[in-house]
Amino acid sequence: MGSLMSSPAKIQTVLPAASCENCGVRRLCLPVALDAKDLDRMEELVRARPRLERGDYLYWAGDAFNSLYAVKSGAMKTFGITSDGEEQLTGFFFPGEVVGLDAIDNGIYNCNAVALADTQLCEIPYARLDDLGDALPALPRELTRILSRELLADCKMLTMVGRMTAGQRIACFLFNLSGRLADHNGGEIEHIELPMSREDIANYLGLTIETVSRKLGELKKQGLIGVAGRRVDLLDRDGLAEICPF
Amino acid sequence: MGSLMSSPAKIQTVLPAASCENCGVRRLCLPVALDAKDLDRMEELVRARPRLERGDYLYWAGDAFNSLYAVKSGAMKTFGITSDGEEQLTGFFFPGEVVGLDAIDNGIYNCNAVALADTQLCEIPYARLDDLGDALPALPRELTRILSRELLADCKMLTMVGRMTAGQRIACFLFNLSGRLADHNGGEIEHIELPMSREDIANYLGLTIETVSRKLGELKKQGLIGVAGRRVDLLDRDGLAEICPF
DNA sequence: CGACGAATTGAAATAGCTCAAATGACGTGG
DNA sequence: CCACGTCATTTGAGCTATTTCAATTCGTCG
Repeated sequence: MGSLMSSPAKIQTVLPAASCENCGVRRLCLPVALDAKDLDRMEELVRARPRLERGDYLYWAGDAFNSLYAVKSGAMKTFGITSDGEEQLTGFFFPGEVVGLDAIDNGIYNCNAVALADTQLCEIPYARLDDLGDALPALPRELTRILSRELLADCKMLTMVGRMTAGQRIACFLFNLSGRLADHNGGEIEHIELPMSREDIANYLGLTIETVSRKLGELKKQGLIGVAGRRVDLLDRDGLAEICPF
Repeated sequence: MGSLMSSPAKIQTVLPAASCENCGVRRLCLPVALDAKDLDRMEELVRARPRLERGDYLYWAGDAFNSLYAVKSGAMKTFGITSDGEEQLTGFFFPGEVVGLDAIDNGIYNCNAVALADTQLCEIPYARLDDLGDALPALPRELTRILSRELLADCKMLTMVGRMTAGQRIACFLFNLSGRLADHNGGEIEHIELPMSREDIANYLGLTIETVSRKLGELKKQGLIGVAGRRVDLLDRDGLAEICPF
């Protein structure tokens, strides 16, 4: 197991430059409900914007929790390690999504967070977000919504991993991915450039890398998708939907 | 497959009588951070206290979301149904825990919620909780913590279902259960009275009922636990811990 | 071009599933 | 209080989807 280890994080702290107001993922992100005036206060808070390269760690499991991180561009993954050395990928995070939510309660990051590609993040110091929440109730309200959404997503993952066949998991995974990537790309998407390796996919879905490869191959042979390395084309959405039992 | 269908919910609405202040699960529940004065306002809000019998539905997947429900006594389960009729249990809920959190974002209950035993609940109308949150910031703060905790629990479930063997899942499950039941029973617990059937356990852990039965039998044969129907005794915690790789 | 990691493909092994039957627990009605 | 029916659980035996192990192929980067 374990080829995920990588060089230590080289976080370049970039002081506030880009603004939430003009951010490409604004309508997906935390300040979605804030008006112009309140946005300013949010921007004060979002101070550092570390930029990660593929393979860089944002944080390690066990680190003290200080900040949430919103993905501006790129992609992240989070994974835990069991005491017997098994890795379990617990999530992928794309632009507009927030990393670190599961650490709020116990004050410790419970997973490792690693960049899957060059990734820009907004650092949101949690203590300050919490304070600002007293003045701007829209903020905790939106945070609650985001948490709830994440919870629902996890339930779906549980169903996928607990009850579906390998083929179904792959189909659902591709569907879900295309939906999320479409969110911040305007409309529909038929072509996906996977930011994660087969190993990541396998690990996420509770499968082996070989099974992922084989099932992708089958879907390809059936003409439902096109696969070429990390490029995947959803050729027959309806056919895929038939496989994916959500 | 579906033997879970049951008679329609017969929710007996019991008007306020018990108070949060004297509630046995207060230190686990939402108002944990409120002082005496604020507790009053919380109690106004928690108006109805439905009582369910075993098998009663609290809500169905697809129902409009109006309230969260805190478990006072008894136990609940939530489960979703995929389009091909498979059921997936997504959670068990014990005293002090809150049901319905995954419905906040999209305003619809995404799962079915059913009582596993005679169960007393506190109904927390979400709109009013939201309003009250503006005045009492401790409330949304605690809600956030609860959501975050739930998120972390789901990550652990993912790891269990995705990467562990049947025996490991069972061991972890028993561990987790004993911990949660101990929470509101004072201290340690060596004896568990399972409120759920083997079918529920199997469904929760992504196994079949037969495998659950067999693995429980093995653990018993190894002297790690005692099993007699729904009574389980944790005879050798360390031995169990060795199996459970968290 | 050559080398190394990632991905695919193949063949054999297995954990857990499915199907089937036996046993046990429990409430009902005589 | 006992006999019976129902439903939950256990146990058994064979089966299968996925894993494991092993060997190629592909892709990328120095």
